[in-house]
Amino acid sequence: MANIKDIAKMANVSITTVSRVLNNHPYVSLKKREAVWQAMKESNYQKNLNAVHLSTGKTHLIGVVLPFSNHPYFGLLLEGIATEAVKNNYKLVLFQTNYEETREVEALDMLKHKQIDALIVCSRICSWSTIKDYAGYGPIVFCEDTREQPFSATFVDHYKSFQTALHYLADKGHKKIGYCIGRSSGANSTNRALAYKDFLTKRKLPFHPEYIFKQCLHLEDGENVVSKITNMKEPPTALLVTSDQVAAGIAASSLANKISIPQEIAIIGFDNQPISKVMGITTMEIPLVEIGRNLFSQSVQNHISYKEMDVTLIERNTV
Amino acid sequence: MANIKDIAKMANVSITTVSRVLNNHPYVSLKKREAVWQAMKESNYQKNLNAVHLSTGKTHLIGVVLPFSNHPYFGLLLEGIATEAVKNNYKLVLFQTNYEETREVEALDMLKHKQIDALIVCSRICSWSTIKDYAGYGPIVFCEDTREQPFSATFVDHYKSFQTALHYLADKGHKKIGYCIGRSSGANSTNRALAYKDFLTKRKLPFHPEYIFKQCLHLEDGENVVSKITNMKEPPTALLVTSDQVAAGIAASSLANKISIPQEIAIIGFDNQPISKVMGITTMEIPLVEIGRNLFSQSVQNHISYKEMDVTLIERNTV
DNA sequence: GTACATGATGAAACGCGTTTCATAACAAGC
DNA sequence: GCTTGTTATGAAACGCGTTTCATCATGTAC
Repeated sequence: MANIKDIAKMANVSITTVSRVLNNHPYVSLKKREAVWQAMKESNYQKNLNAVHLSTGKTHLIGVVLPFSNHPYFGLLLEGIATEAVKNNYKLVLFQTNYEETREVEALDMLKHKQIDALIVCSRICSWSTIKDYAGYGPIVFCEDTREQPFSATFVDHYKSFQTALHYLADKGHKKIGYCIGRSSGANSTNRALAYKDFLTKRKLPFHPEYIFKQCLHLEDGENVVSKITNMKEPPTALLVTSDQVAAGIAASSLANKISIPQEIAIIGFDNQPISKVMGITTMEIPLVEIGRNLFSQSVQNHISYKEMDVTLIERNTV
Repeated sequence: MANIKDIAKMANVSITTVSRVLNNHPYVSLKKREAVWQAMKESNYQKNLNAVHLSTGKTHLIGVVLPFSNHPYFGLLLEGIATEAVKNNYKLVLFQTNYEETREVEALDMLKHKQIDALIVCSRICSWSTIKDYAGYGPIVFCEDTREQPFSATFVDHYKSFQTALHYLADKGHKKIGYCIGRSSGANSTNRALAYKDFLTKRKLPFHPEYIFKQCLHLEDGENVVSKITNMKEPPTALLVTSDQVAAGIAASSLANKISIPQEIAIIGFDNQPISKVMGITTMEIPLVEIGRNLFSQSVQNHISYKEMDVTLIERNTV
């Protein structure tokens, strides 16, 4: 395989000149330029990108950390990131963590080792103190409120949006409101739990721990929620479901179990995923694609910025 | 930032010895080994992976070409690929093509330029003649029957599985059977079209071009199908739907339009995605995760292999 | 005591493109 | 005629880890 040196020899010019031709630098005479082109064609020359990366210290690769790549929530986020990446001629390196901290550290290490130029963390597991060790090796951006941290982020006010939804349900007359959440740790979940607690206090409603359904991440988890509810003496009359996927699962399972929505139980999903539209589920729209795009933009910037996105209630037929 | 040379100087050993310590080569005395460790700790040494890549000619990066990353079909495939990649200490570079040929060529170019060690094409657009130009730069594996091509693949017999499903419906008494397909070009779609034609001929059934619904890729497309069907004088009584997503969309839309399934229209989905289980949709299970795993394995092998996977009919409540 | 395997270590070549700096030629400006 | 700016070109340094090859010390074998 020919390298830049071979081309230089063949075209009877210096390596520098070949490099100039490769990178469209203006100061090369047409004559030499053509000689180089000729040599490249003859030898089927291919740039070795690894040499470029070593030399420039950049790879045009952005890491994306997410727990599951086949979950619609992250799918939408990824779509936004990918769209913007394509536009800016960057490629994405996927780090599927399955919520294992090791995987996240691996991604951070790749930033340190210069295999990626920046890192987008869609769902964080590592502590801030761990992550701070990696500041300085390149931008790291997050999908949660980091205004107390020296890292860029695009996020949504989960406290506010949760409250909005809760009060909306309360205003419709619901007094027994529960919610479904994914992983119970994590910044976003903590905010939501707090919003729930504050809501109950404000409305002077009792706290039922059994109204909180944890581990609700996937479509199938909805089934579980419904089976739990059917076995309750005093089931909730409304449910805030932090993923449209789970909300859809609940809707489907309710149908199968002849539980009518919203008469027997009202539900509000989150994200406004396609499935919520198709199944007519009321939902809190989180502009995930837009968030993804913005995350990408932040990842290729050198300064820190914080961007909050709005959440919109979309009324359909499940409340 | 310290490099291997600095470490060598600090520890008073040669660069080679440092490299040996870095790569756990046995022939280093404990004394020197510790001196190197000490130096690495003191200077917070970090390997520059780009230098490693340049030197070794490998990146431990595998490219994955797919049209949409947020589609459950590709999500499952990706999950399988990612699982195996993690195990083997490889990372994935995502190429979301949106079915644009340029994007696929970009991925192939990255293989040529050694930024990735191999390429997994989940859905091909380029012609074989284009792709053949890239053979030799590294393994390229596919998700379709390539037994006539010098490229590895893990695939499913779409002709056979389509026929199985069609005859199953015919055996249940259906005479007006249609099908929904994603993009109409593409090897898999062609096979399915052929299976359909052969089926009609064999069963001596008439061909209704309007029973073929194209552009059925996403959940939302199901709505479209239902609205078309409701406007037909002589609608099909059964539908083969090449994606559970679309099948779910059809089921949801039918429910909204008070069309009963399977009484008025029977449907069989494909893939056995979670949604088909939740909604009780009869489906042809394609072991996507398993296929993904195998694709990965093939991508890190040096020989060409072909692996066919079985498709299984899963009977639920929509036929 | 000679022969051969094994452990330990380092110099140097290798992979390869980018970029800085120096130099030279030539045109334009005063 | 001299300064200054622009075009054109190449040598050399730079980014940095891996690997081959040569060398030398020990230990084991017969």
